[in-house]
Amino acid sequence: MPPKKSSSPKKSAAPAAPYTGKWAAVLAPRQKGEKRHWLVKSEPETFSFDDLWKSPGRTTHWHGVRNSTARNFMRDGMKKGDTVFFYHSMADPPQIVGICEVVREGYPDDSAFDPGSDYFDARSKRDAPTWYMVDVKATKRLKSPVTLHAIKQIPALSEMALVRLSRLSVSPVTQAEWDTIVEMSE
DNA sequence: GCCAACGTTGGC
DNA sequence: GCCAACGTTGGC
Repeated sequence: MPPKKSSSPKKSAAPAAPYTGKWAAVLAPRQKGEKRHWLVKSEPETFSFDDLWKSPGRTTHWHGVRNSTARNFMRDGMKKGDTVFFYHSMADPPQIVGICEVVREGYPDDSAFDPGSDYFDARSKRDAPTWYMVDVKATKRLKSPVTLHAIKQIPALSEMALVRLSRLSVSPVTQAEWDTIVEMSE
């Protein structure tokens, strides 16, 4: 359903400034059929790749992200069919353990509307959601997980968002980075 | 609009 | 447990 017409200018939940700088390209319009790549982090004690693998349809809602840059990647960047590395943070060792696919594009994170949820955020309204999520489906467990340590050894991966924006729970991965890491995992 | 204080992430 | 790197908040 298209948004209701309003007499007042539409107030967007997005930050006023468009996301600029190095990562703006990953939110830019795409060529038809272009696929992009991402990385999501999860603490295995909270939700591991195995947990996802055992979930119905090997699929989950990537809810609870409360950082606006990560939100923008989910709301505006991630498209159906994009591939996603699943990274274990706060793990020993921290590493990429699996591959997922985006199966549903950005939609409002309803955990923000639930006062009973750990992720409740009173500022997020149903008619103007602050927070978004995507659905991802696990497609492959890496034969050999790729550790953060190993990634840091590779000059070609030194500009990875995972390394540069180290606290972001959702980040873009370039085609070259994707290929390099997939190769390392085989 | 500045910036100090505070909170969170996450590697080590 | 420590602390660096940031994002957010709020006083002014």
